[in-house]
Amino acid sequence: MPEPLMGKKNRRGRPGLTPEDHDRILVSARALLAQKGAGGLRVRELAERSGVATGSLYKFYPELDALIGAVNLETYRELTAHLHAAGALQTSGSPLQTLMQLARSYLVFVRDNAALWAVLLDYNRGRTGRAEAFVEAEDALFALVEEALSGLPRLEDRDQPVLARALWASVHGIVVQTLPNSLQPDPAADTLRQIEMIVGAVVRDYG
Amino acid sequence: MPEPLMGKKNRRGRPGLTPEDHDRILVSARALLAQKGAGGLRVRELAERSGVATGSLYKFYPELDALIGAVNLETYRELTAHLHAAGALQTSGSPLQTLMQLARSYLVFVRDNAALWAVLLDYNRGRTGRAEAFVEAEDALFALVEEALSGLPRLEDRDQPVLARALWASVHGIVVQTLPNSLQPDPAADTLRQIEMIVGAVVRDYG
DNA sequence: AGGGAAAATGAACAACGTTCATTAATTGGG
DNA sequence: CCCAATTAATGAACGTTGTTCATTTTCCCT
Repeated sequence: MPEPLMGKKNRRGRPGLTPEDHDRILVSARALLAQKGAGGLRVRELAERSGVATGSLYKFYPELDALIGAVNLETYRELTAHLHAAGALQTSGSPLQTLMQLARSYLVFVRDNAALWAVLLDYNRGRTGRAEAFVEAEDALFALVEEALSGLPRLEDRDQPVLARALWASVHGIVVQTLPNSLQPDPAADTLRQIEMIVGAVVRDYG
Repeated sequence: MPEPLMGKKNRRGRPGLTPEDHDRILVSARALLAQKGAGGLRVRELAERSGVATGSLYKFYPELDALIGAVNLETYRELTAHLHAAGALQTSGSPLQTLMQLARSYLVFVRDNAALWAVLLDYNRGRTGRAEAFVEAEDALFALVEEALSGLPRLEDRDQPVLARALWASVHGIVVQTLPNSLQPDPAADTLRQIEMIVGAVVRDYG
């Protein structure tokens, strides 16, 4: 029985690295970044842990920064998925409940992924371009906030995107205080209270 | 006329680097950081621009990171001075006016010192300790915001520090969107409007 | 089998922050 | 005055880094 020709392309030459190799590289990179931070990622250590040669890393990414960018994109996608799940559970609630649920989820995510989130924040600055996939994930996140705001009666439609951006930026500003060695570290751990104050004020102002 | 003995200590050995050398190093470092970012500071280039040998830099700072930290402290001090001047002009105004003036000054400062501010934000993370001078400047900044909030009638005293922290973190979160390649870049440049919405909501909620 | 093609490999490279033997500049004593 | 002692600036040397590329390995096709 002759095997079918279609679907399997017979390539010549040495077989390339497998998708499993690629996965192992990403997983190892993620682990190293979470453990040692962005400055602690060493090409040789990463290659050894991934079971490939150092030069092989450059088959998947043209430079180390691009690899970190890939890990960051993964991190950001996890956040959006995390928040989307939280938002889906709460669509029946009031705007305040929904917004607080989103903010709480963000806070939890940053607490659980503090090191990776710090890497993402620091890395993003200084890069020239941003991946289109990143922008997509960003838009999905803002859509969530805007939907939560859409229940506010005294909020005009044209103000909705601006307020969504402002409110999420505020939540972000409060949450990142909890990261180690942030600009204004939050000593009293009253982060949730702070979020409530801001979100509450906005909801009462427009509700 | 014999010159007075006091005040001049006769040291032995080769004369050390002058305070002017130290100043030139800081000024050059600041210029390089503002131009090329934190990752673009090269020890050899800095030494040449400062007119000293590369090894001499380590007389003032045990490592390059400490030098960047010194520049950042200077940057932060300039911000606090900038905000203090803005706050002093406005003590007679309403809480909303004062808070908006502070936020506006912060926005202007970040616009005018975008690169140095990005360096400061990125650098602060990942460091283990923070200088006591930094904490002082931080406290001075929060005192300004707290004072502005003290005019709100429905704000209880025990809530004042928390709200001050929350509100400034919010303003910060909105303002840093304007930095190049920030996490959620602000495309519409309606930053001031965003600040007004949040600060306004808070003031109306507690006023 | 064996030649040709394709890709993984890891030693070599340039550039980096940091160190340290060397050199230069100053003061006090003979 | 000069010389020994002393102090610190100097910049070549070092170890480590990310990146490259000649070499080696592994596969396909005849």
